[in-house]
Amino acid sequence: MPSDATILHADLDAFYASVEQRDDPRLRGRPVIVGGGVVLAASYEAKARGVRSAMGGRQARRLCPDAVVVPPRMAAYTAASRAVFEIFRRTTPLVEGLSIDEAFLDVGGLRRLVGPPADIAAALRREVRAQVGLPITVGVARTKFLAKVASGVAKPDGLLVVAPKRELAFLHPLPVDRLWGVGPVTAAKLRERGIRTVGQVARLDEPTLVSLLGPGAGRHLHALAHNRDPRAVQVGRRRSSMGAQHALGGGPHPPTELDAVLAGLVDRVTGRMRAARRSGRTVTLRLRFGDYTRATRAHTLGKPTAQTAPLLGAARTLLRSALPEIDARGVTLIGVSVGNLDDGHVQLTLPFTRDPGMELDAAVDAVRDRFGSAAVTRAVLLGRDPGLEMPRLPD
DNA sequence: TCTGGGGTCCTAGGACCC
DNA sequence: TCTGGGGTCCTAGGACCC
Repeated sequence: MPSDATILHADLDAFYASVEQRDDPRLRGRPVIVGGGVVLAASYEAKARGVRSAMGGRQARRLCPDAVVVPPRMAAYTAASRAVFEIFRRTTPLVEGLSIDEAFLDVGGLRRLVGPPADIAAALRREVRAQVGLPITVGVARTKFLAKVASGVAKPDGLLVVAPKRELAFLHPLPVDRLWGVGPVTAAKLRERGIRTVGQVARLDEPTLVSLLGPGAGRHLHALAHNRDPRAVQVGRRRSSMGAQHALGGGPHPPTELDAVLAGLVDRVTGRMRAARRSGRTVTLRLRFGDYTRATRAHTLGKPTAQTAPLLGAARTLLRSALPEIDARGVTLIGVSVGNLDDGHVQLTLPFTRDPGMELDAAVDAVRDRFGSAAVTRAVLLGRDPGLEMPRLPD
């Protein structure tokens, strides 16, 4: 772990709502809700009135009757996200995107060239504001986890640097659900034991937490409460599944309607897969029933594809197998996702050396010597370790 | 608080192989 | 016929995130 706070977590504030306020001056200073049936994003003016994302539209309007409700404009958000990520990558090559509106940046190597992380973070915020017109909050710390917590505390439009000496003093008074990975279920289990703050978690030993939450979550939470998080910023992560889903109304839905919805969803997903040049092997059918219980059914094909026909065929078989349950309980949501995504590239990880850049160059040369100059399409540093990506080699 | 659409990661059991 | 231990893949469910 680095001895200095060099990891930035940059997180755009109320992203969709801020884009709407940027593009329509009449919305500035007013409560804005993006979405219709459900709140996708709420401006800080709306959040101050209790509106939260994922809240039902009716309830949101009751809390905030004077809110302006606008339909989402995904294309505008995608464009804004691209512009912001360009600024991230101009800042440092070590960028790990987490979602459309947040990323980790490792600026550890930049101190001598550019300046200390706090200055880099401040400059980043100014640039995003000046060039894209959006507010962004940045947390700076020694670990990814703590940088993420810091940005959460600093929101909105803030900057918070957690100095290594102050880490535990910062962390321990916070409520447990501030921790990344602690949701309603885990928080409730801890609350039953009277545990509300991170400091209280830190006073428990690992076996106690494991017995309370299971081995995975228990060990994870124990480490986080002591600010142990060795994960490096990972460049070039690609998504491992793509899906689409559709909520249905309350009434009965005949099989022909369900089949049409399913075909539309598969078509949407395969279209996106082909556009992204990805193929996949595992089809998962996701259902939500009238009583809000859920079920999934999965099938794995022998080889990856992005074609509609084989994936739809598999999805249809899965849907047929679930018809008895659908008949019994009613269905309110259908989703399809394709996982085991294979982008036709291979990734190679090389052993750690003192000079990863040079090691990477040598590996690229070696592969090109053997397979031709077209063999390597991209060579990237994955975190601080060298790695390269090339088209799938013949067997 | 009655719930949209897009994801990630973990766990656990069973099949199958060596 | 009965047997161990390890590894990988697949399926299903669940918690969590934005």
